[in-house]
Amino acid sequence: MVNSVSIQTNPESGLTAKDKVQKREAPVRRRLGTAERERQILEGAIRFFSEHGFSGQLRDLAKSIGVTHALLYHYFPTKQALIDRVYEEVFEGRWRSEWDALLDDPVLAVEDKLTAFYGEYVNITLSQEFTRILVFSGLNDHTITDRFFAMLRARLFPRLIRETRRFRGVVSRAKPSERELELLMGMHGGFFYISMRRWVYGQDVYGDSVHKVCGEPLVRDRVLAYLQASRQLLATPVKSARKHPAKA
Amino acid sequence: MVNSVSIQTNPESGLTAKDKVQKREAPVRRRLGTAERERQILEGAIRFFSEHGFSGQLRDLAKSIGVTHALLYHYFPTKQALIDRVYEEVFEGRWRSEWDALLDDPVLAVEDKLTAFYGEYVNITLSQEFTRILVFSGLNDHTITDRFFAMLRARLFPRLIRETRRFRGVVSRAKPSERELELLMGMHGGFFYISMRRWVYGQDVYGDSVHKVCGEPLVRDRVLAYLQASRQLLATPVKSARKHPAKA
DNA sequence: GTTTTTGTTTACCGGCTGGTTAACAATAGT
DNA sequence: ACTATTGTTAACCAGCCGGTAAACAAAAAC
Repeated sequence: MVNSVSIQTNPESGLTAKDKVQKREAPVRRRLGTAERERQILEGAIRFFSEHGFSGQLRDLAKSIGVTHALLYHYFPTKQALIDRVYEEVFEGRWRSEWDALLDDPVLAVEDKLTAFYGEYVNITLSQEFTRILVFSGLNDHTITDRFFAMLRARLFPRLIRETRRFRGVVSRAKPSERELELLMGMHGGFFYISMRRWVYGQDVYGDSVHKVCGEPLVRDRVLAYLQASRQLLATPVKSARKHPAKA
Repeated sequence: MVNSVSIQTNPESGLTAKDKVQKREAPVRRRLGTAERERQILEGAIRFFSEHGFSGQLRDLAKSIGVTHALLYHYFPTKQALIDRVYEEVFEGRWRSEWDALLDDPVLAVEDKLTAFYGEYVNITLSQEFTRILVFSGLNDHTITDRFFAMLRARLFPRLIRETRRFRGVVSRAKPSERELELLMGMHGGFFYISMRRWVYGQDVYGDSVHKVCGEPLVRDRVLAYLQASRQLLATPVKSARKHPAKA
């Protein structure tokens, strides 16, 4: 055991095949093809890192998969390379292109579109792995979250602003005002908070079932709250808030 | 320098006081009292851990304070003990008792109370350190977040539900329904999302200034959106959502 | 059946990290 | 000035962790 010189010192070199079988019964070392093994490692890594964060140890990840940590280096040159693949895997294809079409549909009622969209968004995009990895990455390196929000700002928010204006009976292509955007962020953030409660704080969320996070009626309530408030509040300019009251 | 035997071997033992002054000018090793040094370490730890998470290294923390890592162990027996103190320090006294009185005030208008409350809540409670440490702790150990949410469930949410009912013209002490609570969580989560954007995703938030995160009018918009929706939606039972539309 | 290929492990290394100990030095007491 | 006190550090240790290299073994090729 204390052998700093590296020379062939196989402890089993004198054993017959029978002895070996006798010695190790259960392990049944599986031997997979390259693609399958890589897939297995990648999915294990997604699960592992989403639970323990990227400071989790490769030896623990390997153990959770059932292989040696050295094997990971056969498939990924460095830990960072594996992490990069995990990011790629989790974030790519998370946005359904049907959602673009759904939000652009000219005949559906605005409140129905938004309800349908957020119902799926909360259940599909904001999955456990996605949410936790997004938050992990946000806490120590904004590069991933920046890319994700750039996507939201490009594909989602403009459509929601446009639909909100349609709901209000306004047709304008003007740049959204701060008020419009912040009211929207209020609703959007409220939905994201569902994921925070579930996957970060570990709480129960009402309307939960195995595959469906938040029941459709509850989504509709929030969508209507947002849309109706937009119609009422954004009609008048800045709604002169009566002198700050508090100071009780 | 290479001296494994530990005997007094002071390299400066032959120097006069003048020589010492000449040799080390800048370092000026500060010597603080116990209380001050502990305070300094604790505040350094709050800042450091809120940035790097609790997997951050004590040597780096010590360096950021300007002391040796061994000194940390003179004030805190283990890393975990220091972390526990950080938790304590950040979460205790974060809730202002005036907020109870504010929300209980019988003469103020409901919308004014909520606006005043959330304006302060977002700016005071959801500070950088608080938010990031809350999220860090939620990601790898729910014990801290559980305690914080227990406080919210005890002191905040019941008051908000009561005030919401008052706004609706309803007087009831009945247990809140899922709809009531989820609508409330929509608004509350929307406010928390402001902190997520600022302190986790590193984004700019509209209405920012140095000491004030989100301008008061923007807070009022969201409060009104919530209250008015509560009045309208919760009046009727479950608002029969017309058959799921999507499937576009 | 032997050789070749390749999936997998064992053993190791250097550097880091939480934690300990003894020496050292600034201050206070006398 | 001398001593006692105590804030602070240098040096060290054991264990851990990312990464490497060679040995090993299951399957494929001949």
